[in-house]
Amino acid sequence: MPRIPARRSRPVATSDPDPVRPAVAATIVAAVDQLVRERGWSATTMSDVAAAAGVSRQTVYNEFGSRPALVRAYVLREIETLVASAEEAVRASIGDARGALQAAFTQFLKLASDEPLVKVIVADADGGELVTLLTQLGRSVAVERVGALIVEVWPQVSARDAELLADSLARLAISHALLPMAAPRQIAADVTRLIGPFVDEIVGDASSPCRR
Amino acid sequence: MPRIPARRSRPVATSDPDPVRPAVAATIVAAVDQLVRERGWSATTMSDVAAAAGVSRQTVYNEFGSRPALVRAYVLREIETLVASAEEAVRASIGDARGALQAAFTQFLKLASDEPLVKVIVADADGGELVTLLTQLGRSVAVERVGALIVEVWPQVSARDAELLADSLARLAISHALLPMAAPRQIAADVTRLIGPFVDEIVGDASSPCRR
DNA sequence: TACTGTACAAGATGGATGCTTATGTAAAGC
DNA sequence: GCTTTACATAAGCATCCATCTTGTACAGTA
Repeated sequence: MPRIPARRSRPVATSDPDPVRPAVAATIVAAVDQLVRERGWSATTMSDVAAAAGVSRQTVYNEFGSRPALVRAYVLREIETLVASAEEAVRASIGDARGALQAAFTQFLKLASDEPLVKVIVADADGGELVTLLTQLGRSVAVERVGALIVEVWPQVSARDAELLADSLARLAISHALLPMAAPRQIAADVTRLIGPFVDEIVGDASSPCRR
Repeated sequence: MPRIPARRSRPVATSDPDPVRPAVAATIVAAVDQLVRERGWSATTMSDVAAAAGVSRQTVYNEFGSRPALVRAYVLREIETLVASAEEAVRASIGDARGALQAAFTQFLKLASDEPLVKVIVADADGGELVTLLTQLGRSVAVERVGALIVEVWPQVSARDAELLADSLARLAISHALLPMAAPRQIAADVTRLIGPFVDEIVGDASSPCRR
């Protein structure tokens, strides 16, 4: 992961958002990520974040308002990253619902096992504080994003089923990320075996017939 | 719930376990339950437990060895109670796999919502300390007990599928107990809708054919 | 306008101290 | 087998004080 260098002076006009220089908020959240990896969240102060981001402490407050709001934004970003990777895996295997499910789950769990948030929670450093945030935000993001993805890729699926699937996958994914009992690939295969029949049913996939 | 009266003296022979007088360990764990309901676990001392159980503090140590071992035994008892009620619901509906699943899940969630452990965790009183214990013990107990129940009631199910089903149900049950988004009956119906097709497949239930 | 730097009040945090309570073990007695 | 008493160690808790952190305000600057 590239370190974002701090730019203290702005040389040109402010009208357009310069893509080379990331938005301030993104820079700050990236700094949070770096510090959480190093020392965990409870040991990082707003001053640390500002210094690591190369901005003034004031700017951090202007952008996020408060410390809890800042972690929230950070946790949200991490969840979005994980969900985005899962989304990518799904889009890469349209037409194969079970394959999409398994690929997305594998990808999610692989990234999650390297995720500082997950590490810091299972290491019990900031366990109590962050686990609630992660599970609740993770669930709501999953229901929105994954739910929308499902109805987009498989329009024949009802909104209710999409929500049920998204919610359940989120719960299983978080549970397995926090208490893994096997390698990501194995877990994904198991979950696919479990949810596969339901997925086949709602997407009407004829390639996986009833075996009995 | 009946208060267990303390019996300080034993009038008769010690050779047979008197069913009227519960075993000391059970009495002590019952006292823990009472105290956890009143004040939570962190505010409960070993002296409190001994006094509430009507035994000496020493006996508590002789029975359980340490404070962590005592909560562990208590959490285990609570989980066993929940699992036992779910088991009962399953046995009451043999021949109807989906019905058994839904009934067991409903029963489990209903009891869980009244469970002092669950309440104390979501109220964040002893949240961080007990949630790990509960999830890990709950999962292992579920895999053993529910797994065994499945292969007993539906012998045609393979051991691997039974374990997968038990593990996944445990994860979903714990997730929904700790972060409920609907009433127990609704959640159970949703989970049944999700897992039903898989259950139909592994038990070979002809009453729920492939709909497509 | 967007950010920096400084300043500041209020609250959180971190030792240091001493006191109190809890934990865990041992021994003697019924 | 259980109770009682006793005890060492450790953990908790109140108090104080210094320090750090949070959150806000405002003047300065490019």
